[in-house]
Amino acid sequence: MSKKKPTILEVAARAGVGLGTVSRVLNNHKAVRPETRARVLKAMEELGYTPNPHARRIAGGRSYTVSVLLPFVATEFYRRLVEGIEGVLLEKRYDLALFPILSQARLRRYLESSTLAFLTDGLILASYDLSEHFEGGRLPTDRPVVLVDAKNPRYDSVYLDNFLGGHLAGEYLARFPGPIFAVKVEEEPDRAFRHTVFAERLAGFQEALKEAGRPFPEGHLYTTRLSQEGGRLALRHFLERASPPLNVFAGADQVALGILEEAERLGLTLGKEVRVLGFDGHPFTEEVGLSTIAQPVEAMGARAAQLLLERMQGYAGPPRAVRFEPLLIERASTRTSPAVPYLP
Amino acid sequence: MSKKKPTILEVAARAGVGLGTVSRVLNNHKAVRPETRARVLKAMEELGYTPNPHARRIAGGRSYTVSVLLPFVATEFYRRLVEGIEGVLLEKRYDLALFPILSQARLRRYLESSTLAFLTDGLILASYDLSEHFEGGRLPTDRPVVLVDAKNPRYDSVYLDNFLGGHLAGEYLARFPGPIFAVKVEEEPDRAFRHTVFAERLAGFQEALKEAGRPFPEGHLYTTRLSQEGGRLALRHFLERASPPLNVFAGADQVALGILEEAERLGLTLGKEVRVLGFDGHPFTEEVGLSTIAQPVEAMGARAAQLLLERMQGYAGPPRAVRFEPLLIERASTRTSPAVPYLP
DNA sequence: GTTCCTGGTGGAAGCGCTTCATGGAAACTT
DNA sequence: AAGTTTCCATGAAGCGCTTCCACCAGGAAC
Repeated sequence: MSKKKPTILEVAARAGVGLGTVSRVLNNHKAVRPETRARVLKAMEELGYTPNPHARRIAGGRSYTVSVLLPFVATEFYRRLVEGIEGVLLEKRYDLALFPILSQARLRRYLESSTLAFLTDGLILASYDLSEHFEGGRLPTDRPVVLVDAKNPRYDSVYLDNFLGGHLAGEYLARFPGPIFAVKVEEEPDRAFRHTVFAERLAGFQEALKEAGRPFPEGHLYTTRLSQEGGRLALRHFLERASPPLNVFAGADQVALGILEEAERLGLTLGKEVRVLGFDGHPFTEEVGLSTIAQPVEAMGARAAQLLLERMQGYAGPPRAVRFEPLLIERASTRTSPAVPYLP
Repeated sequence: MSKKKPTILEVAARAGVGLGTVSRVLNNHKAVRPETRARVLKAMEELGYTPNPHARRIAGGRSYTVSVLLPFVATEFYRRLVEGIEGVLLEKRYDLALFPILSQARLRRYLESSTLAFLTDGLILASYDLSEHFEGGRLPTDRPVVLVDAKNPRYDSVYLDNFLGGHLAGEYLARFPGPIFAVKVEEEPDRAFRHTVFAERLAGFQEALKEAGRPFPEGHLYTTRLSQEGGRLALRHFLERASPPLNVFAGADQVALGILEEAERLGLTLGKEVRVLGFDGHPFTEEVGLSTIAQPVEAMGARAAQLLLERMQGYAGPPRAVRFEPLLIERASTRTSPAVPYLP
């Protein structure tokens, strides 16, 4: 299929320059005349040249490869996150390697494994609570690390203010008549990563209700795993305790979807008899008209990539924590009439 | 954290041999006296030496790294598959890199990306139907490729005989009184991989019923996505059409679990009023006493790794297709009394 | 005893790249 | 006009490894 890959020498020959010049073009060195650079780029194009990252690494430079470690959980969230990361990195001609964390043991092996340890210029770790699993909350690697969807005092972190998100949700639902309910999403057992995010959301939510003077008895909280099914069960549970109208903070869009479906099945009017507010801002929320607390996932990924780029370029300041704010998106699931927009 | 990694020269110096000898030890060359080899290994141990795969690659040899491409679907199946692959590969001192296929576009990018294209000695592709997505069913790579949980005439493949599995299921359930139902699991939309496996299972199932002379009207088939929820809905659907005893082939353990739960909720006796048969052999089936058609997933992974090793060592015969057979495991969900084992 | 292997070993060459002295030519000085 | 600086460009050295040729013992064959 693919022939022998062309090397820097062939490019140099074709462009009529020395190999040093080609290398400088590759590395964006300043001292190259624009027309020479153009000639070299043209030669690379014509030959279908791709730099060999291992040779680059060996030669003591960078490999222009970044690893992203992410939980082996197939959700839209990670898809969007990678999208955001990639957008920034591709532009800088970086290559991306994704590593699903199937287990705790595997993460450790990755970090020690030659592939990752030798090749990668830097790494992004998603949704992973280091402090729990690594001594001193420090990864056994000497490459720069950026965390996303997690916080850690030792590394640059990009995270969503989940407490604020919950607070927004509480504030918003407190404006409606009828009792208020909430779903607490449980952590998956035996996962290699943590998810305190749900607890944070709930804490913010409860805080807001307290501020608004709205009661939130214990029976109004239903705990379940992250699933549509959980939403269905939750709504049934709530309806045993109160009759419509009800206001429900679902904690996650997926759960909210279950509630939506169950409400429909039971013939309850959405936005009136049952008001549902999700969390995450999944693409499907728009389709089904689900109000939600949206996370700017792509932006978070992009920011993480930027922080990493800076580190890889030598920035050595103290760890930075970048906080993102969620955004309330109001849709039909909490609104009887589309003509009355919510104004905070 | 990690100091400068020791190189082959330091190992050579410490062992009091030449660098050529160290290399020969690394590559299992025959021509090294056992005691010399031992001395070298000891030196490597003491220095904490790890060979640099990029240097190996550059030097024209292998990198001793294999890539496994797998759908971004967090299931026990892939966990076990990787386990099986890894078992074989680690033994041969190979390193593993996992690449989740988040999307069709990303798979393509992987194959072209320098990381995978340059580093990897060979690759294993799981649950992916090449013919649909690549021209001529051929991957744009010159490295050896082995498919697992998929078939393709161009590459070595390791697969389960899903038709046979379905047939076993049909044969088995046909022995019981009461009408027979089945769940057909739908493919996920917009996934980068195919799953004809469910269709194959069902085909085998129907064939077996026909052979046994048992009717299977259209209304006895319920189609749903792969989820517990789907199982719940399926059972309700079936109960609208017939009263117990019922026999249900769930098509997948996850669906079967939903059926189990719903049956319990409805107060139906398992193994008597409702008999449920799953497919896959998930670990949880043992806990909950679910009968199932088990796949030897680890063995399949291991076999795939072996085939790949052979290819990487130069074997150039025609593509081989290794078929695995599923195994019926009988448990409480299809058995009233534990004292009466099923003898085929 | 001489020749020819053979198993065991050492080290130079070279993989594709970056980096670094080095140098030529043009652009500024005074 | 000659000296100085700047800008480009060159190719050797070296990254950590594999491979290959060269070499040396000792044993087998003559």
